[in-house]
Amino acid sequence: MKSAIEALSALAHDGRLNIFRALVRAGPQGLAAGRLGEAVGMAASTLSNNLNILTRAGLTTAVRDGRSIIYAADYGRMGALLAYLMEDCCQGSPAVCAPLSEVVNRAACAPAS
Amino acid sequence: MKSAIEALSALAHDGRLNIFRALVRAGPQGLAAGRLGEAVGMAASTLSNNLNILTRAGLTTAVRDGRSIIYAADYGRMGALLAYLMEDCCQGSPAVCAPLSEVVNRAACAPAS
DNA sequence: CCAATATTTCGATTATTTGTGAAGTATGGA
DNA sequence: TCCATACTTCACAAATAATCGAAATATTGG
Repeated sequence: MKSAIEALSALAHDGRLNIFRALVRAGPQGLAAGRLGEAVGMAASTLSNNLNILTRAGLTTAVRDGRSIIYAADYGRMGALLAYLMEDCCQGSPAVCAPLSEVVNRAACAPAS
Repeated sequence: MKSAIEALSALAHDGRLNIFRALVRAGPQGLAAGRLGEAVGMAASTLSNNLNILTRAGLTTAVRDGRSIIYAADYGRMGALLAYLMEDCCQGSPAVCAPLSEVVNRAACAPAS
């Protein structure tokens, strides 16, 4: 991963983690910026800034729909970030990924078998 | 996880991510601060600061051994952080954890079966 | 074209983070 | 006890990040 730092930085912020969570909750069809603002209680310009940071980090996508701009979480990028951290950390020591493994199995999100 | 933000912040820094990586490479027995400094090329006081940040975030541990202080990665905490992010993101959408699942299986770090 | 809506960009301010030399603390050995 | 070693803490300057109102931009409907 070229810039894990950028993605980590983007997530290492209470407001932005909330934004990301709200977008995950909203699902793949995403949420208009205005609605997001209501959901997370953030001034419009602050929200816009933070969405910009998340999007630059690759964690969210933005598409225009009429007057609104629809933001959505980029699930693949998030998965890639976690996978990167896992591989980067697991090397030589399976102890890191044991708890993760449990969660992955519980979440029933098996890869293409 | 009480403070995922704190852990994410700690990792969202080039120097600190390097430190953490070096400690993972060093394995469970850890590394003295001085050696770490050589490994990552960081001034003593800067290193100490960053180690403090990592330790406050729960990602590393420190124990004194004679004149040296031995730092080690806290694998469990790292795993918990990733697990938290995964659960927080996977909710309702398995798309996030699919790539992770692949890595977890490849790393052969199965949980207690 | 004009007004209304939805969002972004700008600019200024305040807060936080970073890096570092110098001074301080703890430990072990002569 | 005195000195050297191994780190940490302090103080502070420089760099970054966060916030928010006001002004700017894009889009739609009348």
